[in-house]
Amino acid sequence: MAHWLFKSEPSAYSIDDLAREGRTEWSGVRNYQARNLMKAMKVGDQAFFYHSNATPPGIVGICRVAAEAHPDSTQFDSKSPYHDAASTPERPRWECVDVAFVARLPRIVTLEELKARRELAGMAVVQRGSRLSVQPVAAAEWKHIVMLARQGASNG
DNA sequence: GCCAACGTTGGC
DNA sequence: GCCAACGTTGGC
Repeated sequence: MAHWLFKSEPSAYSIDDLAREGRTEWSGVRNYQARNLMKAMKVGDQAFFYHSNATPPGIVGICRVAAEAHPDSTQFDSKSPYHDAASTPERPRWECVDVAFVARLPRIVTLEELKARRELAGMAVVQRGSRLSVQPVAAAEWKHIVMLARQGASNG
């Protein structure tokens, strides 16, 4: 089972929003690399929920893929900020998965902590300048972060 | 609010 | 196909 990370600005859509709604279409992604990663997701895959542009930025929860990639409904909506005039229902350009809430982490694991961990140095989210909003997470990275969240803040 | 890094667009 | 200009992301 693969693991992933979804970024969201909490002012736009937070872990609390997902907890309340239970499930949502991860619409609005307009980056080909992120789209391709979503197309590779399988139902049941688990993902971290990351708050970007937050104070502090970091991983706050876990969600799971509830539906495989399907055309992103917002691309056809002329009133949506994510409308794409070049996309048609016959030839949709953008796809997205549905995600469901699983849990909040016991505590936020901040970007600062992620950066401080040698074991996590390969993660896209800690790369300077990485703007990819959907990212793969290696199994070892997943375990490490879950452990960090459980054991509390650490300087090691 | 600033600005570096990045992806996309479009002129040529 | 190149690359400058532009818009966006996201940490700080």
